[in-house]
Amino acid sequence: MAAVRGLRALLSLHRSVALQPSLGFVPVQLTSTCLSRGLSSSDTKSSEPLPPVNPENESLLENLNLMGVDVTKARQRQPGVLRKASTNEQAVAQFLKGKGASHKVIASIISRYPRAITRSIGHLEQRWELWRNIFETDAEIVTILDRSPESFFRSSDNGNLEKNIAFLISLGMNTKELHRLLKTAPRTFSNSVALNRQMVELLEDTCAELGGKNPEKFAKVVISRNLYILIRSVKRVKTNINILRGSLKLSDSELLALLQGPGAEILDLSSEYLKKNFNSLKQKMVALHCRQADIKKMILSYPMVLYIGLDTLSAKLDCLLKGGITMEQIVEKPKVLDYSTQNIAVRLEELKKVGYDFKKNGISVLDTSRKRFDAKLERLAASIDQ
DNA sequence: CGCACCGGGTTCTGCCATCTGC
DNA sequence: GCAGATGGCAGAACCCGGTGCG
Repeated sequence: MAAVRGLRALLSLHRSVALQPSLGFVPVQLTSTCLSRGLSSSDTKSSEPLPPVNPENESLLENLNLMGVDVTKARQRQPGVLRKASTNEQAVAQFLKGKGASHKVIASIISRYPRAITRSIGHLEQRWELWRNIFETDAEIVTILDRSPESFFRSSDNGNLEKNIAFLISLGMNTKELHRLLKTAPRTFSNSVALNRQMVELLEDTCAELGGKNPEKFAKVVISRNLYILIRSVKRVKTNINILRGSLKLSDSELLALLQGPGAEILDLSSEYLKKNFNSLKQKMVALHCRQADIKKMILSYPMVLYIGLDTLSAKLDCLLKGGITMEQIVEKPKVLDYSTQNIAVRLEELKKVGYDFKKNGISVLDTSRKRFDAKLERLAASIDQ
């Protein structure tokens, strides 16, 4: 606390020395004021052209510099904030410091989202409390703010935040699920409730259209499986659902099962990307003599395959095929594609050394964690030694 | 014990466009 | 005409282990 006061005194002192030397005036307030602007306009020689309508607040700039804020970045992001006559940078910094944020983190937050310094302490305290209803500790919130300052600071509407939380709870989310959502996709909570509701309605309507019995539960399940859904546009999710339906020629019940199952994970993909990846997968599989049914089967059981870009997918498939695995086996166990090409290559090599027979034993061994794989390999090696 | 199934963790923010309200 | 609020976009996998069953 003493350090805070010291810093504050230093900032005030610096400001008064640097900017108002002749006045001998020491600002008492923590907020920056527009004294320099008022002075400079009266000091300006009348022959010079008039300054732009709103010049930057020099004393604010000094303050930010002293705080370690990247002013160039801040200017680039939100130039208007730097022109404001009155801001709360010191109080906001102090507030964040009180929550455990380091000097460096605070500077980084303000550099990336300057509007943060326009928030009042009352507003921040209230917003923090609302987040704290979901998070266990202040430190956890600080981590999110450091990661994504915009998520916390972009909206000044605490009432909307409250309504969002109530809305999500009304969908049947418990604290743990709310926590996961806010931690993973904090922007969700800055959306207007209306926007979040639109997405939920899209999901519910989709479920109902497909003959689902419980649209509310469906929406909740899809969101739980893909926490990024609510920060995507309704247009994108709608388009993706249609792409999946159309390109795979799915029946209503198949589509329903896909969406509330593993398919939820790819709903937030850019639609163009989804289309492109579907086409390249199809092309690749056709070239490998797969049937339409194989393509459908693979995507239904492992939609994440559509996340993989063309180059990565080709490399991965080629690596597996070269290692003696057949396309039929991959279609049966597409989850091996979850692992990196590098990882797959190493495992194939190691299995080759112990003479592993994929025809006899299948390829599931590739789809395990490093720990489990190593244990398995040891057992295999031991059985050879005997 | 060994395996298959399944879901979770990580990080997915930072920028631009558009409207709204003063 | 300004700044604030909010919507929307691009980007492009990999890995781990709990649990239940035979």
